[in-house]
Amino acid sequence: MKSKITLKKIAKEFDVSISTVSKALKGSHEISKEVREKIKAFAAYYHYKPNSLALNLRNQKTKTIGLIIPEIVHHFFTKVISGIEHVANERGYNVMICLSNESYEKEILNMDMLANGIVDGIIVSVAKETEEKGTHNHFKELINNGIPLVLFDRVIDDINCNKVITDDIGGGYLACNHLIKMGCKRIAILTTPDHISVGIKRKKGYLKALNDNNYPIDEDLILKIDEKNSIEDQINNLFELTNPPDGIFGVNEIYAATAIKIAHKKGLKIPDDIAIMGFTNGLISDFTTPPLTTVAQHGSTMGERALELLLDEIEYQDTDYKYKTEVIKTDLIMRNSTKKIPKNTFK
Amino acid sequence: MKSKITLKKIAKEFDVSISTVSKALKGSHEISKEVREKIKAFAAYYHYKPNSLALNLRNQKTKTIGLIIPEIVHHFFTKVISGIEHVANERGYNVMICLSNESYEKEILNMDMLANGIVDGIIVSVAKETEEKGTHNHFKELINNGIPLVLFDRVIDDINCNKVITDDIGGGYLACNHLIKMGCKRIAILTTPDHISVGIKRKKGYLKALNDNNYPIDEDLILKIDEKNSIEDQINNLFELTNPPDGIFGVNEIYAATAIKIAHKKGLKIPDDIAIMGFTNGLISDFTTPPLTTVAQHGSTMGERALELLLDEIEYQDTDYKYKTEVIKTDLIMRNSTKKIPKNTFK
DNA sequence: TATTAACACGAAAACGTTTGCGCAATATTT
DNA sequence: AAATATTGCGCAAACGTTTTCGTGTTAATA
Repeated sequence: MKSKITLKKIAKEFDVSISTVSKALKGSHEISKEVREKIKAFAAYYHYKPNSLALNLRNQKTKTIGLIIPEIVHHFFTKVISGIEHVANERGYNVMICLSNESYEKEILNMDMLANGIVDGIIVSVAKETEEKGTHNHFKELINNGIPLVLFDRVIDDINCNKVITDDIGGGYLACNHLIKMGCKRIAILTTPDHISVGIKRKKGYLKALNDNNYPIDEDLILKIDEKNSIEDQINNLFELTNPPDGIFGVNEIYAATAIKIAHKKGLKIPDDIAIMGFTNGLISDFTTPPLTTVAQHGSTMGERALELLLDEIEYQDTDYKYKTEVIKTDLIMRNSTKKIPKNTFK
Repeated sequence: MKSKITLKKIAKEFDVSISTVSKALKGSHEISKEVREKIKAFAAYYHYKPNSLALNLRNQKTKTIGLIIPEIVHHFFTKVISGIEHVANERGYNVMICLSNESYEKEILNMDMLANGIVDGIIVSVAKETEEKGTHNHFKELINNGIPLVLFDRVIDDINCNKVITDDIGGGYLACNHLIKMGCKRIAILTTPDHISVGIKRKKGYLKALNDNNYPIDEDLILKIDEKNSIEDQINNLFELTNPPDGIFGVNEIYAATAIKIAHKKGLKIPDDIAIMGFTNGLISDFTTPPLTTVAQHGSTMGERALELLLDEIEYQDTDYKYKTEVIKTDLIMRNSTKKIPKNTFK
C-alpha cells in the first residue's frame, strides 16, 4: 500500500523544485528537453495524476455538479440521471447523486453538504415533504451563496432559478382525451393528494379534457390515493361503485398497473369492459397484460436540458443572465389497454 | 451573487488572524469568551461552513466513496444504491455514483477520475465489456495505489479485494428445483452469453438441479440470448420447437416477462400449459399477468454489505487486513406464474 | 570587452483549512 | 519586587497544485 505519487515526491527524486516538475509535465519549453523528458518518463511510470482536490481548491471550481432526487428506485428518475450523465460526459463534468428520500431534513442536509465547495451547481427535484411543508429557505440561501440551481419535475414557483418541467397539464389532457376518443363514458382518475404538484397538474389536464368534451365531473371518480395505506384497497373501492367507471387514468405507472391487476381479479376484460391508461413510460407498462397505453414524459430529455441550463449558468460570463423555464412535451404511447373496439363488429 | 464566506473574510472583519477565527469557531478556550462569541455570531449570521475541499486536502480523506455501476435504469442496481446510501448516511459518508454504461473505456475513465483524491474508496460492479475482454489492470493499479476496492455482483476472481456476490448458483438451483417440484418435465433456461459471470452461475445451478433430479439435459432448451438482436424473436423460437418446454426459467426479469408475453400471444395458459420463473424481484414481476414467481436477490443488502466492507477496510488501523467474500443468499418468491395445479381436480 | 538576449530553473503566493508552538501582556504567586 | 503562571492571540507549516516573477548562467551581439 504505497501512497499516491505527488509533484513533491517527483521533485525530490530528481532534486529539482516542484514548479520545475509541474512545468515539465505540462511540456513547458521553459524546462530543458532533457529534464522534461526524464520527469515525464518517471511520472508516466508511476501513473502520476494531479490531485483533484488540490486542483479544485486552486481553480475554485470542481467540474462536478450535484443532483438531489427524492428516490432512486423509480424509473423516471433513473432516466433523468441517464440524461444528465450523458451531457456531463460530453462537457467534462462529474455528477454527484444524493437521495432525499422524500424528506425535508435530508434534502437540506444534502444541499449543505454539496454547497461547501464540492460542486459548481446543483440540480434538484423537490422532496414530497418539502412540497407539503412549503418552506423554501434552503433554496434561497443556496442562490444567495451564488451557487447555480436548477429545479426539475417537482419545482417551486416562487424560487427564481432555471427550471425544467414536464407538461403535466398537457399530458393529463392527452390521457383523458384519448380515453374519451376510445369511447369511454365514465372516466376515473387515480391521482395523488393535493400537495403533490405533478398530481395536481395532471388532474387539471384531466378536468380540462372532460370540460372541453362536455363530460360532467363526478367527484366519485376522482380518487386521491394516500400511499400510507394500501393502494390496492383504495383502487378497489372504485370498482365497487354502484356506477363504476369504464375508463381509468392513473397518474403514474403503479396506479395504472394496480388497476389492471384488480380488473383481472374482478374478471373484467381490458380494454373491452374497462380501458386503463398510465403516465410515465416505465419498465412496467410494456409487460402488463395487456400492455399499458401511457403518456411518455421523456425523463432523459429532461435530465439533459436541466444540466445544459445549469452549465450555461455556471459558464456564463456576463452579468445579465436570465432564468428560463423549459416545458418538456409529453407523448401518447398507444398500446392495447385502451384499444378501440368498433361497436357490434366483434363476435 | 456574493461569494462564499471564508475564515479569511471573517478574520479581516474583526481584524484578527485566521487561526483565531478557526479556534473561536471550534469553541477553543484559547480565545477569550468575548472574541469567541462575536466571531461565532458573525459566522452564524453568514452561514459559515468550512470549505470541504480545503478540509479534504488537509485531512487527506474525503469521507466520500465512489460507486461505479454498469447501468442505472435497472431495478437491481437502484436497490444496491439504496442500500449503500443507507449505510453511508449512518456512517457520515457521501456517495459519488458513476455509470460505466457497460463500457470498458468508460469504466477506466470513471476509475481514474475517482482515484485522484476525490474518494476514500471505490465500489464497482464490472461492466460487461470488461468481463468479455478479461483485462483487469485498472483494478490492480487502483489497489497498488492504496485505494480500497470492493467488487459486487459481477466480480473478477483474480483480483484480490473484498467482494459481495449473490448466491447465483444457489438461486439458479432454487428456481429450477421449484419448477421440477411444480411438475414441469421439460425445463428451459433463458440465459446470457458465456462471458457474463452471473448468467453462467445461474445456469450452473439450473444444471445441478436437473442432475440431482435425474432430468436429462437438452441443449435445445438452453437459450443464450444475444441482446444485440430482438429478445422476443429469440425466445419465440423456443415455443416453436417440436418438443417445446413446459417450464421456463429466465435468468432475469425481462427475459421471464417477455416469455409471459409470448405465451399469451400463443394462447398458452400460465401456469397450466407452461410455468415461467424469473430472477430478481424487480418492479415488473408483481405486475405481469399472472405475477411472476421469482428469485429475490436482495440488492439493498448487497449494497449495505459492500459499503460496510469498504469502510471497514478504509478505517482499519493495523496492517493485517484480510479480504472477505460475502455471499448473499437468495429467496424464492412464490407467485402465480408457477402455481401447482393438482392433477385431475380442476374442471 | 561590455552589453544584451536567451535559457533553465527556483521562490513564493494563492486556494481554505487546522494546529503546534511561540510570545507578548497580564495575573498570580513567592 | 521578582519570579512564575496564565491568558489571548499570531505565526507558520502542511495538504498538492499552478503560475507569475525573479535570477543566475551562458550565449550572442555591438
